[in-house]
Amino acid sequence: MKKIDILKKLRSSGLRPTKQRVEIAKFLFEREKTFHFTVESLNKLLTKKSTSKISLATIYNSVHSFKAAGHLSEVEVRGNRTYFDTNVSNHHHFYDSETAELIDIDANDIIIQKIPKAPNGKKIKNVEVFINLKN
Amino acid sequence: MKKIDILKKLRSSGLRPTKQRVEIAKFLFEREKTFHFTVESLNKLLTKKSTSKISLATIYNSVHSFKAAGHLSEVEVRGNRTYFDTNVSNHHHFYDSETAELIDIDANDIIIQKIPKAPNGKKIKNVEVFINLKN
DNA sequence: TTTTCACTTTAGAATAATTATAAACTAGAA
DNA sequence: TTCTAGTTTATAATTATTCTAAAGTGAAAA
Repeated sequence: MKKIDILKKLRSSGLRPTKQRVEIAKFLFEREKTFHFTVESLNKLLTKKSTSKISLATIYNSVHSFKAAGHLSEVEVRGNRTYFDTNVSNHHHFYDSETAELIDIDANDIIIQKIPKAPNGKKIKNVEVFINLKN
Repeated sequence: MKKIDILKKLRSSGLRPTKQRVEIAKFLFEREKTFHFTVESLNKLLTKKSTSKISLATIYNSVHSFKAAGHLSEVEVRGNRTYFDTNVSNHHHFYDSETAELIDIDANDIIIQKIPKAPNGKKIKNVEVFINLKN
């Protein structure tokens, strides 16, 4: 993605293309392959790469703005809490973000027909399915 | 599960059945249905239910001990970080807890044949599959 | 039964991730 | 150029969790 497109992308989603946002957006979107990151890792990478320091709060703000605009998706939040489950057997979950509630799904109620091979040198430990709910 | 079994459960996994552990274990395991909780919610419930106050640190310790003994399973951690993804299309993930790394899986590489109905009044927003990896 | 001590519990400090605050800054319309 | 709503920033606050070190306690041994 070229700089002009970055500007368009920002403007078209109502985000003023500030120096910081453009810099972050270029870093994120000027690449071929999917990129996974946490705010922390992004902050480190940007600090390393660029001369001008962008504050951590701005990185949080920008990432959330990009997400709100649909340019980033968030993987796994569960309200940022760690849930425990008295059911120790292999099973799956509904997750209701309205109520922050987990509901069990019996392993037999989900059948996965096709599954990719694990990356080189790795094995599959287990498969967890989350069905996210809405009202 | 009866009190005698609670004591057995603790002892057989090398956990001394202290007053606090027994109280927590009774609360967790003397029930028919699966129970989901966070440390915070468990703390609140225990505070409400019981007369003697158990410290939050003890609840953390106990829950982790129960987990280590296989009496509880933990749902979703991702190293307690929130990951973002530049891939906003619907897709799935490998998660490598060794390296805390997420790897994309194309939506077409996983086929789910059978899926349960959403609970009453709820709809399915999306389905996320996590394939957890080991070495 | 009493003694002993490794295992536990506890309050409170420390850490880590994230969000809030409020003052200074700035893109871009007028 | 001026003006202002939208942004950035340092820092404080918040939240979840872990650490620490002192006090407490099961239960094995005497």
